[in-house]
Amino acid sequence: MRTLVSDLSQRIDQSVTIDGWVMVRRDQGKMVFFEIRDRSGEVQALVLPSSEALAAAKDISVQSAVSANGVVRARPQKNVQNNKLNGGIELHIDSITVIGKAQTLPFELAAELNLDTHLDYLPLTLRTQRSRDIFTLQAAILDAYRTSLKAQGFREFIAPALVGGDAEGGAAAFKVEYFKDTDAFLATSPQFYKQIMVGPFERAFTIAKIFRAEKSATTRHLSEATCMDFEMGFIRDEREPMMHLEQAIRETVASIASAHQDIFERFMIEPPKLPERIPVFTLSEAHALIAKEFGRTIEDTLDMSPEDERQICQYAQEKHGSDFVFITRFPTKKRAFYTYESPDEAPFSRGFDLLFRGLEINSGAQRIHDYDMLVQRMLDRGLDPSKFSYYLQAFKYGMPPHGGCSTGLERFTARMLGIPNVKEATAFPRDMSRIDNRLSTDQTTGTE
RNA sequence: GCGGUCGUAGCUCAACUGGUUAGAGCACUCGCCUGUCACGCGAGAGGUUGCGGGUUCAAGUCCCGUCGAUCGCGCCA
Repeated sequence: MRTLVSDLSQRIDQSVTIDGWVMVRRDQGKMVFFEIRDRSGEVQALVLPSSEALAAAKDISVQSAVSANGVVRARPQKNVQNNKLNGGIELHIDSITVIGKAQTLPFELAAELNLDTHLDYLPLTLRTQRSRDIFTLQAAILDAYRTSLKAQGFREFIAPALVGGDAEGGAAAFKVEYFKDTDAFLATSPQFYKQIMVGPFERAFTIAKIFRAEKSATTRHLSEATCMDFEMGFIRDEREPMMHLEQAIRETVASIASAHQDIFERFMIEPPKLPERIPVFTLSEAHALIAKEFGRTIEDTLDMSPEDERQICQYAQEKHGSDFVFITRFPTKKRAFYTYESPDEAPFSRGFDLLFRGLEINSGAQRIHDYDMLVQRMLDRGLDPSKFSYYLQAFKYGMPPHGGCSTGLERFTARMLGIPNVKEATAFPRDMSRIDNRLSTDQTTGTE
């Protein structure tokens, strides 16, 4: 029967079988040392000179999947490694079997790789400690975010990825050839569907894939991304969804910071700082602060440039002890058509962005809930309301004031660990040129 | 889409103002090694310097084109 590596310390002097991958082999001639990893951790295993497994052990390539049995022993005192899991024990191998043989690796897994090499070899490079850490943390973020939203009264639903139109208007959509007499697209946002779900659930959320056919090559864009969206009814203004978002962020950060301290340590970064309240600046306040603090002239006063985002975050971090900052009161014309504008606040909208360590990770707003106002806004923007008749039903049949927002999972993960490019925080990233990762020199047919 | 930078061994990088036979570390192969944990030591193999053209007595190095990567801007979240 198989024993997990993390349970070995309770099986000292017992005979066990472990299954896992060979991460390291150190061949000493008459002795061979291995590091063997399974889902629970790693352990040093060794083949002693007297063992019959010695010949087999010399032939085992790194990354091979193996099954090893032997006796768990406490390490001699001088060989104890206090700084790692299982540093006080080791497995003395009696026999070892290769279950899945690994060919020679193109590089050592511990090596520092250029990003494109890393991405070309994902089936291999996702096995590194660094990648396992990133996606372990990402899974924990998803978990904690869900838990928080549910606790705040939100109910999860599944949004469609095939849609009949483009929710955002501005974003470029991937066209799908299939439906008779109509164009279809991959969703650029679950926006319409989460608004519709306010009807049945009042508070609804979804974790959805979104697809953008933007011709963008940056460290923060993907052709396929994951968003964590929520929408809630019966609000007074945009501060309510902001408050619930802040709560979700706060609980997510607290949860992952305590559960995965080791990952933050390996990335040499502190968990995010969150003061009592996340600071909130209007767009014009933010621009004034940037101009004053950084002595810079703001060229575009209608929106935040990447440089603006980095500097207001630096300011919030230094002066408010916050790695997060909200920006509100964007001009309505810079926001999506369904964004609410109160007559006494014109020309500013009730939209907001949440920035995290220099990057926008969330965008939200109070939405227009009045049918006539929504139709009028469409007309003002040159949109044809008849093409939105399906969506408009939600407003025709009684929609309360509502609002919500959307968090980019990959951006959130990347900023959490100080990863410069979101592609590294995406297990299988798609961008302008990357779909299924093809090797430039095809080795799939190669033999040893 | 625009601009910057870069393409040299499987990987990560060197090669001065153009100048012998393009080097190193790691990986790989062979030999040695009974306590390693980045194991160590010795030897070996591995290159059409992305591709095409040009300048020059001479090009990895300079110029033009092209393809690719990456970073920034724009767009966008």
